[in-house]
Amino acid sequence: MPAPFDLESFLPYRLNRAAELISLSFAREYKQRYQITRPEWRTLAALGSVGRMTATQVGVHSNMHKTKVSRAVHALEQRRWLKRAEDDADRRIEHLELSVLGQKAYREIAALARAYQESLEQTLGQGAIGRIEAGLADVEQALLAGARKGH
Amino acid sequence: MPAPFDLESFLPYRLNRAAELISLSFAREYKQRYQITRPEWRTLAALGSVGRMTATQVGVHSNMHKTKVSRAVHALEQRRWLKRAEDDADRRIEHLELSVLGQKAYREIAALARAYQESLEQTLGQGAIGRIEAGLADVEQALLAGARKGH
DNA sequence: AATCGACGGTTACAATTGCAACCAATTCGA
DNA sequence: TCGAATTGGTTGCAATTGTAACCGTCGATT
Repeated sequence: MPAPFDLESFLPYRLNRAAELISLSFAREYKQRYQITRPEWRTLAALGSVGRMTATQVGVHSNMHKTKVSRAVHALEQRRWLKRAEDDADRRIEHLELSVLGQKAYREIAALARAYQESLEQTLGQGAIGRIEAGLADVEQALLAGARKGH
Repeated sequence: MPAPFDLESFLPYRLNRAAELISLSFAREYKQRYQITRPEWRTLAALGSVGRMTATQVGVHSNMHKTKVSRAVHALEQRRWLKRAEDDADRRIEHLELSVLGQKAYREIAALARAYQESLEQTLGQGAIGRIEAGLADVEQALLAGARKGH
C-alpha cells in the first residue's frame, strides 16, 4: 500500500497557488496606474534594484524566458524608461540601464511594493515573510544544484 | 529618505521565481511520459486527491481561472480520464469525477510527485517543506481575508 | 408567475506566451 | 587559421491564456 498523496502538502502545487494569488493581488496595485505588464514590472524591478545588467542576466535573476525578457525590454525602451548600451569588448552584449524617467517610475512602484509588503508583514507578524524567503532560498538552491547534475 | 527596496526580499517576486522553477522542474517528470499539460495535471490532482467536485470548486482549490479549468476538464474528458454527472437539484452544476482510467493515471503521477517531494525533503532536511507550507497558508489566508474586505 | 440579477459553465476573440529557427558575434579545437 | 559549436538576442508562428460576452438555469422579489 503506497503512502497517501496529499495535494495540499505538495510543494509545487502550493507554491503555484500562493504565487499566483499574491502576484495578481499586487499587480492590481500597478497595472491600472502605470499601464505596465507583469514581465515589464519584473524587468524594471530587476534593473532598478540590481542596476546595469544584460538581458540574459535579467532573465536569470527573475527566472523569465528570454523571449519574455526581450519583449519586456523592447516595451520599456519604447516608453523611454530604459536605455541600451553596447559592450566594448563583445558586440553581442547589450547592457541595460534605466533612464531617469525609468528610475522615477521604478521608485514610485517600489514604494507601492514596500507598502504592500509592510502591510502584509503587519498582519503576518514580524519575521514571518523572512522565514518563508529563507525556505524558498533553500529550495531554489537545491533545485538549481540538482539541475546542474541533470536530475 | 525612503526605506530601500530590495527586490530579493519582495515576496511576490520570490514566490513567482520559486514557483516557476519548481513547477517546470516537476513538469519534466510527467510532461513527456503522460502527454499532459500543467492545468490538466492540476485538475487531475485536485479530483484525485479531493474526490468528486464541480469545476468551480476545482478552480477555487487550485486557484485556476475558470476557462482554464473548463478546457482542462474537456481535455481530460476526451482522454476518458474523467466523467461528468449532473446534479439532481441544480442543472447548471456538473459533478466531476475521475474514471477508473483517470484514477490509475492519477495514482501513477501521484507516485512521481511523492518521490519528487521525498527526494527534495531529503536534501532540505526533515520538516523544511512543512514549515514553508505553513507560512504559505498564513499568506494565503491573509490575502483572501483582505480581498473580501476590498483591499 | 413574471422579471431581474446572480451563478455555473462554455466559447469567440484578442493578447500573451513558448518553441524553434534564425542572425550576428565570439570562442573553441583540430 | 578556418570551420564548427556556442552565445546574446530577436522574430515567426503556433499554442496557451484571459477577457468579455454569452447560454441556460436558479433564486429572490414583486
